[in-house]
Amino acid sequence: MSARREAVRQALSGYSGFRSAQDLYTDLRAEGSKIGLTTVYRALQALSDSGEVDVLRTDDGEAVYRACDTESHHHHIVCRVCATAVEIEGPTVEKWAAEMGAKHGFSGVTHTVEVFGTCADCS
Amino acid sequence: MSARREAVRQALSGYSGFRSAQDLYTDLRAEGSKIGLTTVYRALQALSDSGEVDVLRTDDGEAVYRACDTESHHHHIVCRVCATAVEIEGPTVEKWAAEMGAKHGFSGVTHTVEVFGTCADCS
DNA sequence: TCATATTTTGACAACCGTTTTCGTTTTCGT
DNA sequence: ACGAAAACGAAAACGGTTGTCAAAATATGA
Repeated sequence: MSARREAVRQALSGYSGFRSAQDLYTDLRAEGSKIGLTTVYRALQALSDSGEVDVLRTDDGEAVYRACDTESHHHHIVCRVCATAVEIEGPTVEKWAAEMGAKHGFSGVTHTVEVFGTCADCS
Repeated sequence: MSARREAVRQALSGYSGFRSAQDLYTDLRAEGSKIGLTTVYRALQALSDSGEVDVLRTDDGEAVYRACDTESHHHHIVCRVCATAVEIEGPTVEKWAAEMGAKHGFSGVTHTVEVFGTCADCS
């Protein structure tokens, strides 16, 4: 694990939600790092391959990443217009995901859930 | 509904699964249509807006479409090792997401759910 | 240590699916 | 049939991602 790769991992674990490669790149540069965008992508790919981060695609095709060892587990409902996020709890979903995993013979089951909508102020 | 748009809809309903815009374009050209790729995209966008087709993103960011008549919205449980995906149904989650949206004053609520784990073969 | 092999890095270009642009063609109402 | 509005297609633009390649960092070993 090189220093740069570790920096990306650190940057990602600083956030509880999902973060795009470009976001992470901006974060790192803002902190003074001289890392390149290419390296951020490579680091994320490596971390993804080794199962240390989860990847998913947003509706507009952008890849977003999350450190998948987060214990403080919660979800968000995000406004499409103003991007405000409200934390929501979901024992229902947690249970459902675990059940689905068991049902299909999967172990070490984790899940990602994001809810989108238009908030009261913006609609 | 223009003739071209109707042709795209027809082409899509000819398949039971998901089909990309470019696939549909190739199909239509093969049938002798002189439709342009741009129009295929526009037709799919219109059909998607009006709720006549479902859209989702493949892991490599490509948008795929499906005529949504009988089939319903579903999710996947993906193996971390071999990337096999199993379709799972989640009335539980659908309901939960809708409830959460209503509870916090959000309208037009959608959600993304991905479940990860290690499948029986890979563990 | 020093020299050499290997890996990692980052600027930049290439890639590819998608969207925008813009001039032309078709459709639709009157 | 006429004019306005919508739809069309070719090509260019766009944006996120991946490939290229030479330089820099790191590991290896004599």
